[in-house]
This record gives sequence, C-alpha cells and structure tokens, in this order.
Amino acid sequence: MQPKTLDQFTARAGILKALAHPSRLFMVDQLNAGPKCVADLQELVGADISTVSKHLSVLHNAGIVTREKCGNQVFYSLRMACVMGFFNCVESVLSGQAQRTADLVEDLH
Amino acid sequence: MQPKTLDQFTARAGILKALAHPSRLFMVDQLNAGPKCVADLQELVGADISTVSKHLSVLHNAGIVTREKCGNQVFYSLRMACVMGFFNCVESVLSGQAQRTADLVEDLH
DNA sequence: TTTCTATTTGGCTATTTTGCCAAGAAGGCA
DNA sequence: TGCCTTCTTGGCAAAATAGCCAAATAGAAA
Repeated sequence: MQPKTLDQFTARAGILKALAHPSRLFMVDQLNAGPKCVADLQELVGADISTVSKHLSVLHNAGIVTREKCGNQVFYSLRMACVMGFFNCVESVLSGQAQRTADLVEDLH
Repeated sequence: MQPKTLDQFTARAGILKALAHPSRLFMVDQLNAGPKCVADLQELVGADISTVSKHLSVLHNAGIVTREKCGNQVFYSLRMACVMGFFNCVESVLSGQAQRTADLVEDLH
C-alpha cells in the first residue's frame, strides 16, 4: 500500500473507529434528535459521567459532534447528520447476517 | 440503555469495528473491483499473509465479505456493495475536519 | 469570598486488538 | 505416496481501548 493511500484509509478508519462503540453509536442516535448536554446523555447511556465525557471526546476529536458551552454545561450536537445514513447500510448487512444464521439453522434440520 | 437497545447498537458497532482498520478498509475497496484470493490481497496490502488472512476472517465474521474455495485458493468477494456508500459520508466528515483545521490555522494569523 | 454544580482529566487495571512467526490443514501434482 | 502451494490457526508480546474512582477545572450562585 502506498504511503498516501495508507494515510487516506487510516483517516477513514479513524472515523469508523470513533463510531464503533455501542454507547457512542447510541449517543449519536440520540443527538440526531437534537443537542444534549453531558448529564442528559449520562442518564440515557447509564455509565459513569466521566466515561460518557470521554466517549464524547472521542466523537468530538473525530469531527462527528460539536461542543458548545452554555453556562456551566456543555451541549453536544451531531455535526454530520449523514452519519445516520450509515445505519441503513449497516442494517442491511445485519439483516443479511440474520438470514445467513437462519440458513445455517435450516441446514441443521 | 435498554437491554434490547444495547444489543442493537452492539450489533451495529460490530460491523463498524470490523471495518475500522486501514488494511481492512483498503481490502474492501479492492474487493469492490472484484473477487480476489488471499495472495492477491497480501501483495496489495503488504503485510504478512497470516495477518491478511486474519483481517479477512474479521470481515467474513461480520458478514461483509463472502469466501469461496477454488482449488487450493480462497476467493473473497464484497458481499455488501453498499458498504462503499459509507465512504461518501466518511469523506464528507473528513473534508469537514480539513476545513476546521484550515479555520484554526486561519485564526492563528 | 465560599459553595455548589457540571464537566474534564489523571491514574489505574482489565480487556481487546494487532501483527509477526511457527505450525497445522487442505488441495493439487508428480 | 511425497512434495508443493495456499491458506488458516496457535501462540506470543506490544499497543490500544474501556470504564471506574478520585482529583482538578470552570462557571453559577449564595
């Protein structure tokens, strides 16, 4: 792989890696409905608030969400709504998996 | 997060995690042009063949590629062409990042 | 000022991922 | 049969990730 190509795919992988966690994916889904502060997301996710904060940093560093201070709280927004479009494809892959699993079960009988 | 919701997002994250590696992303890109055997991909990626094989297993377990034996070689194919559509969004996030970086540099002057 | 609230950061351990080498498995061919 | 090619698996060490608690920071309010 050429160095330039490697850089390009490393960058792409960075975005995907930032999304590739259940809690972060859930937060992106929730943020799609509108901006939320850390405490809001903490309640929705149900993890320690420091954990939620770190997850949000990951999403922010990847450029997926924006941060805005308001008083002593911080509101996060989904910067790339198209990220939600990812899921249509993901779902199709998942339903394909379910189909294959069903086929395997079928084969057992 | 409800157990059912957690399962759903864990499944989605699994797909993204399988894609979230430069070499695997590159292989998906190459497979988009047509099926390839492990040795083909090994040459393109430039890693140890066992490493390439393991990456392909990750993609296969996630349901992203299919495997087909032909003699003593194994051909992999992209099962979900829509995966490539991911990249349009990824690119837009990346170009957004580049823009933000440019803005920051601008602000410094 | 002090105090309270909201968030981030440091530190730590447990878990996962990565990539190489060596060894094993499976199919072709002499 | 033996040998070669192709690929996968086991094993290992290095690196990255995750999540908790505790401490630090920043702003609001008393």
